[in-house]
Amino acid sequence: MTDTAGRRRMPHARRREQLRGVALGEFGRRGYHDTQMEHVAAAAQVSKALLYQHFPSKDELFADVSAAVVAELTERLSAAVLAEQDSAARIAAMIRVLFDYATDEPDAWSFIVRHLDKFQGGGELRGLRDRLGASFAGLLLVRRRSDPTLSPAALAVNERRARLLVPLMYGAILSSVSWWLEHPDTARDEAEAMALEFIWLGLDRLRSGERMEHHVR
Amino acid sequence: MTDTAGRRRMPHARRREQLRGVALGEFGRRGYHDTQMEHVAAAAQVSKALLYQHFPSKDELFADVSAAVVAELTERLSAAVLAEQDSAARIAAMIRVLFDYATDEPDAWSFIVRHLDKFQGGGELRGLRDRLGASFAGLLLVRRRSDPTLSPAALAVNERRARLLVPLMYGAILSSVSWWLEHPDTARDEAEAMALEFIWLGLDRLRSGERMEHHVR
DNA sequence: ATCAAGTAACTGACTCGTCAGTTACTCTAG
DNA sequence: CTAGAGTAACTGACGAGTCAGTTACTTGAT
Repeated sequence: MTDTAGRRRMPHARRREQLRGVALGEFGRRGYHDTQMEHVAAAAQVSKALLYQHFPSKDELFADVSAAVVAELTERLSAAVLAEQDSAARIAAMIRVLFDYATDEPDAWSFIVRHLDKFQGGGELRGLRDRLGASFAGLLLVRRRSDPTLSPAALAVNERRARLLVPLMYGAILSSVSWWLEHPDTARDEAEAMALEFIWLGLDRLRSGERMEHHVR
Repeated sequence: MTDTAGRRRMPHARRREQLRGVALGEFGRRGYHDTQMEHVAAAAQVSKALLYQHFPSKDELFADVSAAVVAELTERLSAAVLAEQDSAARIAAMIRVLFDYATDEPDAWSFIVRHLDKFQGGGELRGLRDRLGASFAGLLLVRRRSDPTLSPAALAVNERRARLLVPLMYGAILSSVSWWLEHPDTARDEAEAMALEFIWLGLDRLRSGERMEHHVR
């Protein structure tokens, strides 16, 4: 909101940026299929034709927005993670970043969860899912590898288990954030703490290497 | 597959059933928006017009399929859960049912995960999400309530925590199943055991009522 | 048994609205 | 006075939904 509504003609780059932002909002709120190019143009108070001068097609517009979202979130995640030393702090940081992101970029968050399981063609969003998973896996495995008390064999077993853990944690966190967004009466700290605790338990169990006996079956 | 390909004209009810099944497959594989009524008709080797004699609109067809899927899965879940006594066995049963369902009804599973976060209008799928969540919550709370060693106040605290746990478990399990489906090289037992273990840890922690000190922040 | 009358299953070819993308023009800042 | 920011009005394709008719099956009177 640098300039007020009075502003009409903009330089190319600024307009493009604005359009990307508006498109993010529309895609995030309505979803890809229910968003028309006219919606985006109207929301930007601009004609559809101008929109087409900046983005050659709806798909490319979507891909562009995707790329920006992925870049932004990846940046935030890696910055937060790299700022911490031990992996407990790193996991906590990731969770915090995700809650923050969902809070102050609701359109972007909505964009992500709406299209995460959908696009494989564009590759950008599939990339996000994989990057998130890879980040988790990386954290888990770094922790294991740097532990000198483990034999290589035990380490291999744990890498295997870690890979199975990643989707559990990943799904738990995303679901937790989404749930919290839909329940504004719940305190954020509480939801965040619960997620951290839950994840940490799984991680801790992995670390101790012990295996609970199966209670059933 | 009661009758072979030679069969052409079918009685109304059987045809309707067949069309529902075919539509489930198409919606599951392509998703709502990328599925055209002609696709469904073609897959059923039938004209589009006939399809419209059974279902008045695309939306109603989708709603009908949704209802069937919800009914089926809900039925399986409650049957499995009610067959077990203690809540450990019940959770294990739920997880097993979900893995089973994803295995032998891949189209239905795909249908669910594709549209779970999407439709609020029809209500059927949102209903599924809520029902799953409610089932989990029910299991958690029943366990707590039946524990005579708890004061009402402690119980209330735990109900609160249980509600926060539900989305974590829910997301973890769905994500775990989806991940396993995409990694056929992984043994199912392993994935299932890991999910059970992970969930159980969270539940166990809730049961013990103790609160881990926060490692970070 | 048999065939005409009746009905339910089924189809090909249409309409009509919608929406991505284009064209031919106007306006204004520098 | 001109380049490029901007638009209104258009086109073409696609896809949901319809309709006028055809084909297969059932029934009951002879």
